[in-house]
Amino acid sequence: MLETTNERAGMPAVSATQGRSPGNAGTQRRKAGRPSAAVLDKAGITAGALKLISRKGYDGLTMAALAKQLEVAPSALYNHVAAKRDVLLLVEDHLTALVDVSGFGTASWEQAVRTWAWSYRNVFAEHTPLIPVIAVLPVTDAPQTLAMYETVSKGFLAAGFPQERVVSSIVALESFIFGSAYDVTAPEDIFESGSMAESTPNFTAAVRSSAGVPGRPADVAFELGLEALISGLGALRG
Amino acid sequence: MLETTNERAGMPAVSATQGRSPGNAGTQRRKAGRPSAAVLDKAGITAGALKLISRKGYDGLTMAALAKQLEVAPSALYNHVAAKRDVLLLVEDHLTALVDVSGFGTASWEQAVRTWAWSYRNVFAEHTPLIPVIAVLPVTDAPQTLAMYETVSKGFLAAGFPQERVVSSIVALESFIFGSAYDVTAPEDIFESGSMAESTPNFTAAVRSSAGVPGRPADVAFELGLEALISGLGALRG
DNA sequence: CCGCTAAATGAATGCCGTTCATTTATTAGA
DNA sequence: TCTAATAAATGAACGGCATTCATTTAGCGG
Repeated sequence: MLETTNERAGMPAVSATQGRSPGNAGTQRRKAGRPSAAVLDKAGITAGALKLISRKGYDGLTMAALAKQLEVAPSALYNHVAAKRDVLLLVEDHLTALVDVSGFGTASWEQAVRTWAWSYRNVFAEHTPLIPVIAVLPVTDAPQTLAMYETVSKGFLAAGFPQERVVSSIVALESFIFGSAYDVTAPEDIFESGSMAESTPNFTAAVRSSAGVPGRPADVAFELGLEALISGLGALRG
Repeated sequence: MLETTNERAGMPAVSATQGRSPGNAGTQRRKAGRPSAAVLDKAGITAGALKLISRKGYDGLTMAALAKQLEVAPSALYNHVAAKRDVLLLVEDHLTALVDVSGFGTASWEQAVRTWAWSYRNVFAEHTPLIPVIAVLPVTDAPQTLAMYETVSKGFLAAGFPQERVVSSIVALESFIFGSAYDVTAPEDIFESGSMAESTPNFTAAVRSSAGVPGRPADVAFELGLEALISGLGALRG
C-alpha cells in the first residue's frame, strides 16, 4: 500500500547490481532470496504493463512477458497481484485518470458531457480488451474510477438532474461510449458485403453512400449518437 | 469449400451413428480413418458449442470440451474450422438470426427500433464474450448478420432517413446495444463505494436514490438511453 | 538474538489452441 | 474399372499460458 514512488525513478535495481563482466548485455541473473531493495511495486507493474501494451498490444501482455520487462521471475509478480486480472485493473484505473472531466463545473452541461464522452471513448478505444473487465469491476477496487464518477455525478446534479436519474443517465452514456470504443477498432471494410451484395440492395446502397460523408465512419456515428443522447437525456432535467 | 447446405438439416450425424449398444454412455472409440458417414458439420459444431455454452459458460467452451461434446478428437474440428474464432463466428451468426426484426415493415419506425433493440440486447447479454468478435467481424462471413442489416436498413430508408445517414445511425444504436449488453452482466453492488463513500458524497447519494426506482437498473438505463436515441435520431429523418 | 514475514528464484503443473503424421473412405478422371 | 486425389477421422506432440510451490535470502519487531 506504500506505493513508494521514489524507487521507480531510476533504473531497476538489477542494473546497478549487474555488469561485473563488461560487455554483458544485461541478462545477468539475480540470486534467489529477498533483495535488499524491493524490485517490484504496483506502480512499477502498472508502468511495465503499459509499456508492454503500447509495444506489443494486449496479446503481448502475458505474465511472463511482463516479468521479463521488469527483469524479474514470473512468480515474483504474484507477491504483488493475486492474478492477471489485478494487473488489468491497475491499468484500467490508471487510464481512467486520463479521462477529461474538466468541463464539469466550468462549461455548460452539454459541453462538459461532450468533452468527457469523447475523451473517455478515445482513451478506451486503444484499450478495448479492458472493457469486459470494467463492466464487471466493482468501483470499490478502482479509486480513480470512483473519483471520475463523483465529478460527473456532481455535474449532473448541478445541471438540474433529479437525483434518482443521475446514475442511469451516466450508465446509458457509458454503455454508448464502450460500444463506440469497439467501433473505432473495426476494420474499414467491415461492411463490404462482397458476393452477397445483390441480395442486400438497401444495405449495400446505404454503405456506398456513407463513403461520401467526410470524417472517419466511427467518429461520424459517435457524433450522431452522442448528440442524440445529450439532447434526449438533457430534456429530462428538472 | 463445398459447404453443402443439405447436410445441415437434421440432427448431427453422430447421434444416429453412435449408441450401438444401448445403455452405453457414448464413450465408445472410433477407429482412425475417414468414417463412412461424416460425423461433423458446421451445424453440428454450432449446436455443440451452444449446448456447451449454456451448460458451462464461455469459460467451458474449449476446443477439447467441444470435441468431447461431439464425441470426436479435438483435431477433427480443424477439418471444418480454421480456428476457434470460426466457432465463435458460427455461434454469433446463429444468434443474430434470433434477433426480432419483425417490426420493420409492420410497425412505426420508432416501435420497430424499440423491438429490435431490446431483442438484440437481450440476446447478446447472455453472450457478451462474442461482442469483441462481432466488433471486428466483416459481415461477409456472417450471412444472417448481413440479412439483419438489410432488413433494418430497409426500415430506416422507408422511414425517410437519408441514405448516407442510415449506416451511421445503425452503428450508433448498435454501439449502445453492445455496451448495454455488458451492463446487464454487471453485479448488483457494482456501484457500492464502500470505504470511500465519504469522499464521494454526490455519487453515493445518487446511487442510494437509484435504489428506489422500480425495475432492474440495467433495464432502466437501457430504456432511458434507447428512448433518447430514438427521439434524437428520429429528428434527422427527411 | 531470534523468529516471523516479505520478496525474490526456479522448477513444476495442468490446460489451452493448434499442428502433424497417419489411417481410412469417398470421389473424379483416364 | 482401376487409380490418384481428396476429405475426414485419430492420436501424439508442441509451445505458450497463468498459476503454484518449495526454497532462499533480507529486514524487522520483540
